[in-house]
Formats: sequence, C-alpha cells, structure tokens
Amino acid sequence: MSEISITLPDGNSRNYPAGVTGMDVAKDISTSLAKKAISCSVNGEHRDLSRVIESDAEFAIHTMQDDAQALELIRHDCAHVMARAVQELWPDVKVTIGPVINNGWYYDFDRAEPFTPEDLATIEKKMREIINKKDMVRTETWDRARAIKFYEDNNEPYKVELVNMIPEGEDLRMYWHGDWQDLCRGPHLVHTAQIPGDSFKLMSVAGAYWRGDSNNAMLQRIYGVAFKNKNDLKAHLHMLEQAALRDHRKLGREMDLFHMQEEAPGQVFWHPNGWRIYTTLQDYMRRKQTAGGYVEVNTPQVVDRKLWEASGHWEKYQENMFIVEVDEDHAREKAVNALKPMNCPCHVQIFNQGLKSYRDLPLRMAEFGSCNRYEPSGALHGIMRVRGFTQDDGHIFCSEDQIEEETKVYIEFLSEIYRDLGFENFRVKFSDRPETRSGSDEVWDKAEQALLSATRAAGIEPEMNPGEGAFYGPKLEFVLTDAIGRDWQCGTHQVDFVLPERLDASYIGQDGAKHRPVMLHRATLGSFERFIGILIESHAGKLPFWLAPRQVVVASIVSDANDYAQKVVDDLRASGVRAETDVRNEKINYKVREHSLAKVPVILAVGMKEVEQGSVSVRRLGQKQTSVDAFETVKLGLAKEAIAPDLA
RNA sequence: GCUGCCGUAGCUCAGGGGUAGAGCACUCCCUUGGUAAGGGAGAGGUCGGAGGUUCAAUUCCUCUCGGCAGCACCA
Repeated sequence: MSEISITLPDGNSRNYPAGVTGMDVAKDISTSLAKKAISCSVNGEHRDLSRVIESDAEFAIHTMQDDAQALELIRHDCAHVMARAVQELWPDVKVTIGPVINNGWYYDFDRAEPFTPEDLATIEKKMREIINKKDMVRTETWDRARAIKFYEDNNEPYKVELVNMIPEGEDLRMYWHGDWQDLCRGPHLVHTAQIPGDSFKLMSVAGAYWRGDSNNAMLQRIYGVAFKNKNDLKAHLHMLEQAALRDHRKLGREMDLFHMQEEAPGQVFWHPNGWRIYTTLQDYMRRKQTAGGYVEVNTPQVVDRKLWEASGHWEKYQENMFIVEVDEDHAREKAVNALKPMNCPCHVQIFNQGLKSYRDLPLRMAEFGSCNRYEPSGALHGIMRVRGFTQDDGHIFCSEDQIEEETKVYIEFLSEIYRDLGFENFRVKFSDRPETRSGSDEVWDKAEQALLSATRAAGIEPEMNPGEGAFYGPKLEFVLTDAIGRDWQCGTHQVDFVLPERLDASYIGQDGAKHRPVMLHRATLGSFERFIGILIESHAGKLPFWLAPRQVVVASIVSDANDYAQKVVDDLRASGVRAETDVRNEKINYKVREHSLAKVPVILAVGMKEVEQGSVSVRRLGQKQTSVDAFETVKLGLAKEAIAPDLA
C-alpha cells in the first residue's frame, strides 16, 4: 500500500497509508480532537470523517467551532433524523428529498393523510429519542443496480427516480443513521448525538410539488430550523416575532394606510395616509425622471385584442390578462378588449406616431402605468403582489450600439433613487438566454455582454440567474428583501429585440434607411404598491420624515392651548409640513402613546407655558426626552426636513 | 392554480347543536390632566356566502368566496 502526504492547516505534513480515513488522521493528531471532530475538508471539499483519502491532500478537521460546516451538518442530519422519525411513526410514508436551506432544512414526504401540528410535535419528540440513541452514521458507496433494486424492494418510487436521475458513472452514496438509510451526497456528522437536541424546531408543513413541477404529485414538505445551541434558536424565533411586527399588512392597518377587501382581491384601497406616501413618492419619481431625460406619457387601460395579438401577449400572456367583452346591446359591434397588463405595446404606438430619426434616439419614454394582471390566487401577497398596480414604467428606444451606455446611465439613475430611499445595498440578478428564445445568438451575445459590462462598470457584480431571461432578451433584476427575508424584484432592466419587430417600430438611420430600434424595458420602483410595501417593512413603519404621511401632530395639554395648537398647525402647513392638531379631551400621556404607536415622527405638545412663550415641546418618535424650543426655530427645522432628498 | 390551515363586533381573540362574549377602539358624561392607556355609562354582530343534515346550525356536512403559509407562477 502506497503512502500519501496529508498537509494540515498549520502547514505541517504527515504521511499515512493511502485509504486512511479522516477520523484516523484526527485520532493520530490527538484523541481529544477526534472526540470533538464532526467532519473534515479534503482539498477544500467538505467530507465525512469516515471517508477514505486516496492521495496527497490538503486536510483540515472541523469541530462545532466551525460555524459554516457545523450548521450545514446539523441541519442536514436533522433532515435525515426527521425522515427516519417520520418513517418509524408512519412506515407507509414515502421519502423523497431533504436539503439544507437558510436557517434549517426541509424534507418532502408522500403521505395520504396530512401532517397536523400535533404530528409535528410527535415527530419532534421521536427525533429527540433518535438523537439520544447516539447511532453512528455509516456510509457506503453502491452501484446503481443495487440502489434501484433496494428502493424497488422497499417500495420507495421517488428514490428510484432519483437514482435514475444521477448521471451514469457517478458514485451513489448511502447513509445509515442507525437502521435507517438514505441516498445522499453527504457529508454527515459522526453520530446523531452530535445534533444539539434542544436547538432545532419543526416550523411548518406545506405542499410542494415533486421535483418542483406543478404537473407532478403534491408532496408534504416539513420545514425545520436548527442551530448550534438553544440561544441561537431562541434568537432566531425572536427575530421571526420581530419581523412579524414589521409586516406591511399589519402596519398598513395600524397606520391606516390602505385596506383590501373581498370584492376586489389583489387590489388596493388607498386611505388618505397611504395615498400621501404614494403621491409623495410619485412626485419625487416624476422629478427624477424629468431630470433623467425622460418624457412622460399616458396610455389607455382598455385595449382591443388586436394590439395584444400583434404584441404576442394574446398568445403568451392571455391567462394573466383581464379580458373585457363588451355586450352587443351596449356596443355597436361586439369587441374583445383586455385591460393592459403592461405598458410596452402602448408605448410603441406612441413611438410609431410620425417618423423617427436616429437623432431622436435614445428616446426615454416614461409612464406611471396602471396595469392589471390576473395573477394566480395563491401568488397574491398584501400589496406586494397584486392584480392592480402602477409601475414607474419606462421604455428606452435606442440602437443596439446604445444599449450599454443606456444601461450604465440607468444603473446610476436607479442607484441614486435607491440611496435616496434608504436602500444603500441592493442585489442585482442577471438572467441570460433561456432555452426557447427569439433572436440570433449573435444578438444575444451582444446584449448579454452589454448588460454585464454596464453592471460591472457600476461596480456591481451581479448574481447569475442562468437561463432565466425573458424569451425576448436578457435582463437585470434589482432585488430588495422584505421583513422575513423574502426577496422581491423591484427594479428591472430588460433588453427586448422582439417587440419593436412585432409592432413594426422603426427609425431612419444616418444612412437614410429604415432601422429597427431596440427597446429597453425598465422600472425603478417596479410598482408603487410593492415598493411601498418594502419601504414600510424596511423602516418598520417609521418612514423618513419627508415620506411620513403625518409628519407632525400638535397635541394640546390643556384645552386653553387649543387655539395656539391650531395656529402652530396652520403655520407648519404654510411651511410645507404635514401637520394635524390633537385637541381631544384626553391626557397628554394618552395622546403621546397613540401618536407614537401610529408612528408619527414628531409630536409637538403645547400647554400654557408654550402659549405664553411662543414655544413648543418637541418629542421625536422613539426618543423619550423632550425639549422646549421657540416655535419659529422648530418650524424652520421641520420645514427643511420635509424637503425631498432630490430638492434638499 | 395546487396542498394544508383559517374566516365570530372596527381591531386582537374566546366560545361552541338550544339563536353570542372579553379587551382595545367608538359615542356620551365627568375630569383640564406636562410626555406611552384618568373614571363612568352606552351603542355595536343575519358568527364570510349558499345549500344540506336536524325539532333546532354560528357550531356538523358539502360547495363557494376570501385570507395565511409553502409550492408552482412572476412579460
């Protein structure tokens, strides 16, 4: 047997016979290390300690101190232990897959009966029993035929399918946690008792399609979270509770911003407070767009199907469109229309009016375009995913040569706006060509390169989203995150080669001939609805002063100060501050509590002292201390604070 | 759209085969109080909708609408 050289992280090497296991090496280094060891890295690959090492390698032992590895193993072993628990409790349940995800894991099961919350408690208990058995984790490499036979004999059809999906020639690894066995890539812990029994929790059960395909059977997915210790678990559960308090649906009600109701699912009834946020944001965007060289337009809501047929929406998007058929009694001629789900075809209609010259390009056309999409009922979510919404939409008509420059300009435009709105960090996803697409590979090459280099020129390294582009062109997505960590696409920037062709847009080039423009679809906020939802959640309702619907409440302490309170409010309003009085027959404690809960940024309390000296007592949201200052000074300060960041 | 769960007063929720309850909010009265709930009284509900079972349904069953979580979708 030949010798191999194992190089440890401290740079020292040791020689071992080929076929030594990670655990052998750990024991050789020290017995106490071997006891603590949970896994190892071999040439950077995370592996089981029980796996043999065949050739020279860079080698490191991992213990519970190594967070990344420890958490991956704990969560992965939890998945296996949970699947084992489920099959011990209900032997007829079929197992499928169970990967590690953020904060935990899930495992998908096929079972006729639904899992109940009580079942989750039972499973958790069973998991703790299994952990306490301290079963060693064993692994073997099998060939396909043996694995298929095994799973066929055990009536595990999903596993058979999984084995068949694994490419020919790749090792099949089998893991045992005690008697229970699963096909798995690994790695795993040394024994199950390395899972901290008090640091995991089963969270929920929900449906999930087998292999993520809605044509397949619906399985039951159990989600769990797991950490290294009880405190981390508690901290995580606490974080979830805090996040729930930031939910825009809850805050929207509490702050009286909007409501939704059964008669208009997926559509927003904006209340005065919410609409003030909306219009403030819209005014801001209009100024930014004007400054950014856009011309603003407005286009029809209800458009004949002929246009949608021409644009391709009728064929590709009809399921998501509200179709409007006009009754013959009411119309001279029966017409089939659709509410516009997007603004782009209408914008091309405007572009197509009159003859365009290359000198007109790039033409940046913007619309606060109200769209209606018949979104699947299960997709609706508060005001973040709705059926009626308004995009800060825009289409840039340009030549192919201008794509890169226009993209650069746009990323700068968007970054400035996101910064103003408090989003210093946002993620950019880049989606390239999908399998079914229009346009030649040469054009795609060019467009993808243009987007990528423009993004990198802005100092942003995009996340790759291979094959996820639209059929008509590649795209950039600008992603923000909600209170509980769900990603939402807000901004978008997409290249489109197809629509100008379909709707026959053209311009006269320098050469005097007709050319096809390229369209760049872009939206910065995405939709006002979604963006305001994100804004509410990211600020936990405490919007920056300039966006706050009610900026100041002037609360009287005694009724003799009511007239003064009104005068203060009138003055503030004249200075451009959104102020209201609260002269109700309530104590100041009551008023302070109520307006603080309503997240009003500034409360000005006025009593007889303030009346006499022309002052106000200033209390800022979230601060306990107050200060009494001359009203004129306070007014100037607040008036300045109320100015939008682009005007400041 | 799919799977599961949920739908009782404006809000948060309790209840449960014999036609409903709490706290907060609301209205009125008392109280003029100095920075996160002063006191009292009152009003408020065809228990999401439609069928069915039953002497009797808000409660049990079916369907339907809406919401929530996840999946799928997201031009």
